[in-house]
Amino acid sequence: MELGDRKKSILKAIITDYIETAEPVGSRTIAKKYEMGISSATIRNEMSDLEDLGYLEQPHTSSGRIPSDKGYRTYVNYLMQVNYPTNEEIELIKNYMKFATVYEVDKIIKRTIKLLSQITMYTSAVLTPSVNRSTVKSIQLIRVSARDVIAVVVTDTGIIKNVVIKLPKEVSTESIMRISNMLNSKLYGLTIEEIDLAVISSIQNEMRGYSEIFNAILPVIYDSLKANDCDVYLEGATNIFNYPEYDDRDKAYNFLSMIENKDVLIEALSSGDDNITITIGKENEIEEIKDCSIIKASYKVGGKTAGTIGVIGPTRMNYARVIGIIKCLTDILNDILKSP
Amino acid sequence: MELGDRKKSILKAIITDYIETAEPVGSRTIAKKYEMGISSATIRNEMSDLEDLGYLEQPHTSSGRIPSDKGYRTYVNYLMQVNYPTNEEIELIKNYMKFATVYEVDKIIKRTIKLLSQITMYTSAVLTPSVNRSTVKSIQLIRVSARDVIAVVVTDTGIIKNVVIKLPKEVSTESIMRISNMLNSKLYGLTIEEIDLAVISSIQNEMRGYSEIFNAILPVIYDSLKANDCDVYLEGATNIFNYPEYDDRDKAYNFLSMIENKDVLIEALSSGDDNITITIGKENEIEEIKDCSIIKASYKVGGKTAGTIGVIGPTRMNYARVIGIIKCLTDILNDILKSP
DNA sequence: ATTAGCACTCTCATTTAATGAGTGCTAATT
DNA sequence: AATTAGCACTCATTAAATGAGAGTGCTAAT
Repeated sequence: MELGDRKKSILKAIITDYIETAEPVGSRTIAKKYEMGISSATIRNEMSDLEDLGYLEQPHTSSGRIPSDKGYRTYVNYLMQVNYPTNEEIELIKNYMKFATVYEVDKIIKRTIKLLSQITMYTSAVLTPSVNRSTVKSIQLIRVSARDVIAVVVTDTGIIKNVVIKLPKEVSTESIMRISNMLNSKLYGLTIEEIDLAVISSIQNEMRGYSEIFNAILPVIYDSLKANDCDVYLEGATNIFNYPEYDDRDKAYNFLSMIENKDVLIEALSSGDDNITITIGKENEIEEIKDCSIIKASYKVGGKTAGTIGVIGPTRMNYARVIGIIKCLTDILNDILKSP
Repeated sequence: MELGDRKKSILKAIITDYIETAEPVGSRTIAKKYEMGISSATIRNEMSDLEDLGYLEQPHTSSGRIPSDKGYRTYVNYLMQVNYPTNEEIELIKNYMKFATVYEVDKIIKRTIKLLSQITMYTSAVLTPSVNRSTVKSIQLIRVSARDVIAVVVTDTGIIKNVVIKLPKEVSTESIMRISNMLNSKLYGLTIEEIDLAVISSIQNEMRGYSEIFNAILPVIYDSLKANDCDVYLEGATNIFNYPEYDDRDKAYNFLSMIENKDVLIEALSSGDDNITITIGKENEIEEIKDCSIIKASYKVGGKTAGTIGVIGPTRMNYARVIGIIKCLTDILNDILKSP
């Protein structure tokens, strides 16, 4: 269904205005504020058409119109122009990010979403890469005390994972080192998913003398890597109080409960493809966020797609601005994290 | 200023009622609901006295009375009886906690505060132990790639810290191991605060051959340990929506903003002594939480005082119940974490 | 095809009045 | 001297009434 040019520009004006004011937009506002060259009555007729076509909604008879999810979708796909940060702003962002004297993926990313929530004024989140689909870059055992061992697993996606293991009996540093070396050489380059019975028994074969210790260690590491697959961090949850859609106590409560629930967030942020993904209102499959929009993009570590950063807020979101900022931020982030 | 018995029991009744109902309490309510054996007129006079003495406040003339901070303080110190969980409840709690197949202080504690927020229905938080005042139980370097090294520091308070170090030039596994062993033997048993110039130059002396690498490594580790001294985790922030004091949008916003600010939380939770510390309303030095109460207790790892867990909520808190639960939970927690 | 004009609708803020819980005071009672 | 009944008064809360304002939809004129 192709819209005429006039309908398009009216729709664009309405959405622009609504994003700015959060008030239902009336025909007279459009006629006065935006130079349309036609009277409010004509706009009224067009608006009526746009409503019939599903691009607009009326909260109640004789109020202005607000965009529907379909309206926003059209706006995002065809009408708006992405609003990129200026060069000066980009410099500021880069400076803020460059602090990273220490190369720690975790910290850099947390800092990124903090910035993201601050400049967008929405809630931002990051989904850390799935451990399962990362490959092992290094796995080493550290003997902390007679019966305590920590396995430190580093993945190509920059995750460092500590697995604490309590051994059934005392073990020498020697033995630990031998097992450690063996594990490292055998598991290097594999994803967690690829570690199967064949791999394990191959290691066990070469470790006959240590089978008891070995059997105490491997399952724990394996379970731990499998279990806590990925993680989310949040920033700026209270930013929603800036927006009148959350003046209603229950709305605010629902939003905050939703983001307090990690499972929901993980689902909401995952499966963003390489580029920017925008999900508007009911397009979202998750019940709890059917009145929110999410803008998310994946970032890369060492050139490999790792996790996802995103912004979540009301469907009346400043798409043009947020998209610009996220694009800019992921570019900078990818650059910082590109070194292998 | 000693209160008479009758004043005491009236004060207790008022506070009990107010904690339950969140409504200003009137003299008639007390006379009817609590068997006082005196008329509402008499209670009225006593209440007037209690207000003059500062134990009660009146939101406006001709409304019931609500407790002042001083009133709550008296209630907590002299009037209430701590309400411990029943044996069955304790068993449930223990079962929930016992899941810990893996001995990881971090996870166990996060699980504890999750439980704490769920059964108290308030917001709970944990302050992890100060790294500075913990002693090094193990420090080891792991070579991840030619120029990447990770230092894994384990403290007696159960903290595992990973410090990522990018070396200026390629270094052999041999060298790393030698430095690692040296660091471990020299720093073992010291607190971070105790690591001073004397210690560092003593190590440098024995590591003449590696001074370049060594100088690249040590400052990074040192800074990292110093910098991020302690951390807080939160659970159940949205629980405040259960309480009418946060029906007001601004109140809720203030509370949630406060909680989102880690510095405030750290300050609020620190310096709890060994036992349970209760801070009521304006007793709190921090501006942002002058209308909240905090109940906190420190927990021990391996017998040594480590971090603090706490509950934060409105001054109209169910002190008797929360104190009982926190006492019970720290006991269980200390028991789980007592093994060295 | 467009627009001016007008009746109609619905929300929101304000006013008004009624209700009710609770106090404080005084005078009577124990 | 302490307690209590009784009553006038205060203040918050609620519901109903009112009016202004923004906006639409329709009709007739351009």
